[in-house]
Amino acid sequence: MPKRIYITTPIYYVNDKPHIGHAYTTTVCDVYARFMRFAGWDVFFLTGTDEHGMRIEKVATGRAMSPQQLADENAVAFQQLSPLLGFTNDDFIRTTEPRHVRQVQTFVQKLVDTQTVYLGEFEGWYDEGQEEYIPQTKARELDYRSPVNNLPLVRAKEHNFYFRLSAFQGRLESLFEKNPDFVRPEARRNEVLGRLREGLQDVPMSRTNFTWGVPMPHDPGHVIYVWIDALMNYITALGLGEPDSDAYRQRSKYWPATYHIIGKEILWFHAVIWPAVLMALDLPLPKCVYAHSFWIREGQKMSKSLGNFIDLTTIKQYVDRYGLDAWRYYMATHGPLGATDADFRADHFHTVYNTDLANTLGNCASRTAAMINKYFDGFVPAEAGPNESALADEEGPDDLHRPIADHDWPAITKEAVSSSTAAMEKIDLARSIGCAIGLVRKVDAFINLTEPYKLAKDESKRGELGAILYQCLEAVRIASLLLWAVMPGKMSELWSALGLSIEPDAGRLAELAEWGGLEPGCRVRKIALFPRVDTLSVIEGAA
RNA sequence: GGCGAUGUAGCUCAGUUGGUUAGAGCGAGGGAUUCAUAAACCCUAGGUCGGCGGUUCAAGUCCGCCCAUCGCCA
Repeated sequence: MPKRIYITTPIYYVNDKPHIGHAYTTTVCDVYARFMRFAGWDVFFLTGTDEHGMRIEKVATGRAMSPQQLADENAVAFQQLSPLLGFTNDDFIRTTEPRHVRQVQTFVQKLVDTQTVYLGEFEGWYDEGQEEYIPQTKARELDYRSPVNNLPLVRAKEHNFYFRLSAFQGRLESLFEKNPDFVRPEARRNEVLGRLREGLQDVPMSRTNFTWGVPMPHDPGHVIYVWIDALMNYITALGLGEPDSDAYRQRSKYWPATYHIIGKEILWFHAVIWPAVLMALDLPLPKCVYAHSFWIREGQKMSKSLGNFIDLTTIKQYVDRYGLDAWRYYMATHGPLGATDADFRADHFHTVYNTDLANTLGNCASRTAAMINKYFDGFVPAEAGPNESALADEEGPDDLHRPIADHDWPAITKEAVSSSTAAMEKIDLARSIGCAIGLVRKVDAFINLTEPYKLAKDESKRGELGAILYQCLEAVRIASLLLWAVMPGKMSELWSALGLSIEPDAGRLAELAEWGGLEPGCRVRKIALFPRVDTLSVIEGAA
């Protein structure tokens, strides 16, 4: 039985245009999903859009269109991200789809039935112009006037359904205690713990001042608040609310999620409210909520007022200049997976491209392939040449490996594969990829140490020369397997140049990564994977 | 204001449970070489490991205070 993985992005609010933040989160998930599929896991990878709520309703009204029309229009932009950036999500869920709406109502009804949701009354300071409540403390700061039109706030009252979050205090505390990895990274976990210690209040989960949303069952005057509607996408996509459906039959096995990858701004919902909802529904909890930080740009926060978002136009410019794989590589290796924000700098991107990709990976593949072409007419030499057969026999017929210059390549590559895999399982993309690049660096060092280009001048060293070049190419091949998830296009190109046909979806990473997989005698083409980009010219996004 | 982090070479950062001369990558300066995408390689940086005090035979690595930056909350 294959081991299962379910990884999700948040569903993106269609009020925004896609930008680097969305692209990044999904890229993280995609690299992980591809790697784990290659490693033989049964992976389900979900993304989608969040389409309800007052903001959508307002914008649509302002543009004289229906909220659904607006949502349809904007959802397309998010769906286009997958072909553009190479995402392999297994589904794309939209909260306005009937399959989602139906199940949300079913789940919410269940919450009502178990009295986890109850009808209560809310009273507070209301901004009539903005149609929203202002919290007490903020209202005081504002001197009880609207920050937008300066009209006085009014005292308003409405009936709302509440989610009995307070009832889950103890169970949540014990969840966090027993599962230290439930929220990662650790700094984020501490934030949640701190807030949890302050005690939980019940939270409103329906509104009556707009209509664009999932109606409350049996009480259509209420609309289910967007956050609960949105969170439920993770289980409605799997059909968990409809046990008779095909979706359930095919997908329910993926629950609970292995990872919910999110941005830090929505941590509270995912780390506290979501598990409480699942507890109330008597469903298993996700293994890990991973909250990454944000990209900033050239040292500055990205904001609407500055108009400096790295938007799709800008992303396309990078992809055009450096290639999609380079874009993914930079996202994965220098992104804000930790607790601190990451700075996206054009010069840094450029440096990383040239040093890691052009000068290390590309160049190493190039010099190895070139030598095989020059000295062996492009045919991969055997690790143990004819004159080494006696020596090979001593070590057993199946083990042709002969250490040269103290390089036990089978051990070195095995270690790289296992470290890289272990890091990827923990979503440590930079470390996982670093293991593969490190392997390539070792090949470069090995070439410099053994100087095959000098041995090539001595006909009596031909066996050793062949062995060295075999080992170099074999190590590069193994590194390429580890790098495919982040750079599927370029690694496929490399495989094709090496005469290999590899199907990552077959899930055989481990066996393909065993030493000796490269067949002597196969034909290798010269290859320049990552052309140098010499001029660093400024890439500017459409503001 | 409360809680929580972080502060290590110019830059980005590693540094297990405290223990020989504190590391990597990039950048910069110099050198050597040619298989390769003017790439790879070698040497160099003399960093008070934020500051002060303490515990210890021994602290970047534990404790206290202070400073700076940041995050979450109110």
